[in-house]
Amino acid sequence: MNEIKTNSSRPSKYVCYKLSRVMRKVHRYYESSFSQYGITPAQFYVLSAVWENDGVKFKDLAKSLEMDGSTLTSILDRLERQDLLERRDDPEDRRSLLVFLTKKAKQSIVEITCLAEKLNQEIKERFSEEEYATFERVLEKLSQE
Amino acid sequence: MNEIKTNSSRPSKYVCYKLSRVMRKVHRYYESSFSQYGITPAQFYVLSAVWENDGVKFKDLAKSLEMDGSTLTSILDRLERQDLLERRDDPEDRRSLLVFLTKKAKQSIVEITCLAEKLNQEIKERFSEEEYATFERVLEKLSQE
DNA sequence: TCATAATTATTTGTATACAATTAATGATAT
DNA sequence: ATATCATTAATTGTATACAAATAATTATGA
Repeated sequence: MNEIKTNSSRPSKYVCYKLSRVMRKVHRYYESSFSQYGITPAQFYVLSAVWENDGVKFKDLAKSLEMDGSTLTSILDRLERQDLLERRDDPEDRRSLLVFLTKKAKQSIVEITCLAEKLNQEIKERFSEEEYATFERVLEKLSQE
Repeated sequence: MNEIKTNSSRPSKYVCYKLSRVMRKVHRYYESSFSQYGITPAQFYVLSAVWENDGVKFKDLAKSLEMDGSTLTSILDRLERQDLLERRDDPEDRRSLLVFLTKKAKQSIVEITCLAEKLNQEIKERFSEEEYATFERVLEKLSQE
């Protein structure tokens, strides 16, 4: 009695469900490693993108991360509170603002990036090159329209 | 000037970022279709799992959906408010509770499920069988430990 | 020029997600 | 029998995510 039909549970049939389950799993994996630096995966993506293009416009940052502006505003708030980045006025457009890494962020970003690459490598290594390439190709196609 | 290095933006190198981007995209796709029924994808997963096992225990439901208990509590609150499901006391254990679909939910769940399968099929059709099978295999492996 | 439209970032409200804590209840060991 | 431990669901607090509304600024057209 009280049998639990774990495997036939319907939601697991849908890509959307599968993706969200896997995403959360991988997210937690990254999260637990990043926590030693006091940041979350999403915060790392932002730091990483700003590092690549210091002084980037808010708007371009949101676009490059494919992130909603209001989400980015929240993340910038937290990173600014941690003294990891800084908003400055855009001298060319008073509506716009520019985002810079702080000295503190520049001191740890290389190390954090190494960690991120290590985590990534660990995941990659669990699959054959061909398998993983196909996986990434499907993801890429799904992220387009 | 002000070139935007969209493609070299670092975060896009990481599986975690890619997964979250694709997940959000697919999620929005499901979401826009489900909205006609006034439910979200996550709410659909719950309804779907309860439909498969009406009267399931809260604990087993959370486990089968691999969902944190506190997240499930919130979703049940909203579904109950919409009169789509019902919590009842478990006669065998006063700590536990059982979850049931309402008449209202039973009237629309088949139709919503058809929609979900259609959306799923549309995504599947964009790839070759072999490609998609590999994709699902990688997802499956990633969702395990 | 000046009213209107468009753009930019923020704010607000809702919905997951999850860790940590709590309250109620059940199980166990002595 | 009872003190202790374990389990269950809810609550609280934080962090994405995103739509809709807002305020400030810039662009446009008559």
